[in-house]
Parts: sequence; C-alpha cells; structure tokens
Amino acid sequence: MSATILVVEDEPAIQELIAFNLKQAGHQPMRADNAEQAMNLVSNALPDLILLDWMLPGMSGIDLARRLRTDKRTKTVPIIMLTARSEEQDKLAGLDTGADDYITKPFSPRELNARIKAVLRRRAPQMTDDVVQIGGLRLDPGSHRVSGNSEPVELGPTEFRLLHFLMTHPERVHSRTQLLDHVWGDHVFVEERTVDVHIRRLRKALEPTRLDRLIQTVRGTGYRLSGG
Amino acid sequence: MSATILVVEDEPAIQELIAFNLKQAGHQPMRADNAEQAMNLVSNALPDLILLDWMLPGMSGIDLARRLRTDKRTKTVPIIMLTARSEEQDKLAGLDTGADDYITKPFSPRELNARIKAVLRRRAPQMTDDVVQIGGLRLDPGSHRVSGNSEPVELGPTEFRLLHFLMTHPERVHSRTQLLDHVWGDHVFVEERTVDVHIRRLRKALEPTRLDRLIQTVRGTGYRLSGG
DNA sequence: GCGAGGTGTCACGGACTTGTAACATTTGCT
DNA sequence: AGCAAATGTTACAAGTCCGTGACACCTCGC
Repeated sequence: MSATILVVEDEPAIQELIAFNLKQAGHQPMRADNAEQAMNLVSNALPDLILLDWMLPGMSGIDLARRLRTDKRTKTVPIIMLTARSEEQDKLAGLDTGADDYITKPFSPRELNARIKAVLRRRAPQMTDDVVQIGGLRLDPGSHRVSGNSEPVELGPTEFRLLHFLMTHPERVHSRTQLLDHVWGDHVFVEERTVDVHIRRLRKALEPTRLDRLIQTVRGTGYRLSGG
Repeated sequence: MSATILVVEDEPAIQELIAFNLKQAGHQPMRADNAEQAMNLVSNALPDLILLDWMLPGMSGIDLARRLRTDKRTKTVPIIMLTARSEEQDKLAGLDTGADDYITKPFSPRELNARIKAVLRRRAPQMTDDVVQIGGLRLDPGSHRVSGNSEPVELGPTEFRLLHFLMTHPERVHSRTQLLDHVWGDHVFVEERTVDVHIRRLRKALEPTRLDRLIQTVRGTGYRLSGG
C-alpha cells in the first residue's frame, strides 16, 4: 500500500519527522506549514489521506478539517488529527470535525503507521495497491491488469473500478446506491439502473473465462461477488 | 447495518455535523429543526431510530419523546437523547421519558456510533448485519445468504426478511399484525392472511433441510421460531 | 473535425415475487 | 361426532425487478 499523504504541521521538526517516517513506510508525503498552504496543495492534487495538526497558526486544524469536509471534492478524503496531550480535552470540547481518527502527540511511528493503515483500509480498501485474488480472478491495481484463470481480461475504467471494489469487499451484498457511492464517488447523480449496465459489461468481459458466475444478483437487494 | 435515523436538533451546525457522521457510518439521516417538524416526518415514514435534542424551541425534546412513546405506532422506535453537560442532572428524568439512551454533548462520532449500534442491537436486532444462528439455521445479512445444516437455502426477499426477523426474535410468539409491522413495514396495508402464505413459502424452502419444524404455529395467536 | 472508445439512459421482454382468493385440512369445543 | 374457526395449501393475475441491446452524448487523440 502506497499513498500520497499530506502533512499539515507548523512545527518544522515534527513535520520533518513525520515526513521521514511516512517515506520509510513507503508513502509519499506532501507538506504544508499552515492551513492556507494546505488548501492550495489540495486544490492542485488530492492526497489519499491528510495528517492534520490540531493547533495551527492562522486557520486552525479544526477549521481546515471542517472546510475540507464541506467541499464536495475533498469531503471523502480521510483525515487523521494530531493533538497534543494537553489538548486532549478539546476532543470533547470542540465540536466534532469529522476526522477519521485522532493521534495524541507524542506518538511512535509504529502507532502512526498502524492508524494510517487502518484508516485507509476502512475508508477505501480498494485504494491500496495490493493484488486481489478470488476464485480464479486476479486483479492487480498497480499494473492495472485483470486476469481470469490466467487469461487476460480487458476492462473499461468503470468496470475495472467496479470489479476492484467488489473484489475488495467480497461475500457481501452491495445495493446499487452503495456501489454508486463507492465506485462512482459520493453524490454523483446517476441513475441506479446504470449499475446494472456496468455489471452487465463486466460480466460480458468475464464470460470468456466463465468467471462471470462469480458476480451474483441478489434480487431486490443488489449484487455480490462470491469466490465459491 | 444501515438504518434511517431522524435527527431532531435546532442548532444547524450540530445537526449538519451529526447528519454527516451518520452518513459516514452508512446510515440515512432525516432532519428536523423542531418537534412539530419531527412529528410530521414521523407520521409519513417511521425512522429506525430517533436522535433527539433535549432542549428544543417550542415543544421540548422531553415532551416529544413522551408523545412518541404514547402513540402506538411510534412507541417502539428507539430514542437517544442528546443533552448538554449542564443538563446532566436531568439524565434520570430523561430515562423516565422512555429514552433508550442519552449522550452528553459534546460527543465524539465514535461514541455516537457505538451507542446507536448498541441501541439498535437491543431494540431492533434485525437492523444489524450480525450473523444469526439458531438450531442449525444460519442467516448472514451481510452476504444475504441462508443455510440450514450447512446446506444453502434459497429464499425470496420477503421470506428472507421474515426469517431474519424471526431469528432475531426467537422463542417468542408474533401476531400477524406484528409481523406485518416489522417485516412489511408500517403504513403498508396487506391482508393478515398473507402472512400465512409467506410462512408457508418459508417452510417449504426450509423443508429440504427439515428445519421447517423450527417455525411453529401458535393457534389463535401467531407464529414462533424456536431453536428446537 | 473526426473517428474510437467509454458512459449514461432508455425501452422492451422475460423471470421472479407477491398479495389474494378459493379450496382443503386441522383444531378445539360442545 | 359435528361444527365453526383457524390455519395450510395451491393457483393465479398483477406487479416488480433485472438482463439486455440500442443509442446518443462525451471526450480524447489524431
């Protein structure tokens, strides 16, 4: 799993430390000293996750988090808050910001990595670059390749994302709405039945390998990918 | 677990915040700024749970809770009260209104989600997606699969919901009316005898596994699922 | 601008579900 | 045993859901 992670932290020493640790863990850190800088960076390129210091000069981390959560484009980016021990009370005092997790400074790199991993997996397991394999199907997010029973399978972008999501959440029924949320993105206005069409295209692409049977319809509920 | 949850809160910021967190947790929030609005919404469609602010302009949350608890149609809807710290004294009084739980503001989303989950588990176990197992029968809401003695069982949507409800409320007789309310949903008008037909279909589907005997008729009263 | 591939929407038809009525059977009571 | 009420069972028409092909639009790269 490799992700680009934005570190928003005004203390240079701590920023450096975190960035170093992130690099060690295989991630790609971006840095910002304050909220304004962070906003600029984010407007250029969405990171996969944001580490956000609670106390910042100028606009506070709390405010920044709120703003990120308001903007449609950034509202789904996972946020981990960094708080000092003395600020711990504020977790409760301050209104909740919608952060995905909190870490109390000082923290160990081990803890940081663990939480990052947990948040990434919770928020977007299909974001990781892990190769997924289920019942003869194999999808490699890194090389963007899919194969069924060792035969290559050609997929369009949407079918790829759809299959990726299903494979990272197998043995579970997903309603059309859920699929739209996770594969198409939050709050995209698309007809629910469009999902059917893409399921159809995915099945068609898998037909030559007979693996289309893995994608099952649960009438009245949605679709499920099952390894059996 | 996905539930529709009514948020009754006059402070727009807090309402927005809660609604956002609920959505993140996979629920479907409905919103009301005051008690009257809440009553209207409820009369149209029963939510699975109500988050109710203690202090509201006009009719207070306490009064609203009492009224909801008086009406037969709404008396079983779980209620969680939101109270400010200064109102902590009133907690006991709050329990008197029939609230299932209370949360002191400000609170973390984690805590809110935990309490919601706990209340739903207690009051409406069929809303959760926990696997249910009784006497050889096994139902998995997540993957939408049922098996009896390890053999797969095919069920239609209604039979699935019916079995799910029975399995989450076993060893208890349910009248046809109760089954209609919980399985079909309120505001649905259907002949009571329709329940018989679906019970029949359910039994038929379970016959191959000999587990149809778990569904017992209580003459003059209704049906019961018993672990054997 | 122009073709190629990708995407969203629609409409049609078939398959499955569902509520109801009608008939059969069981149960409890006198 | 005989009766009425309750429940079991079946058939069916209407409705709903889903698979599928067609098509228009969009966006690229040439």
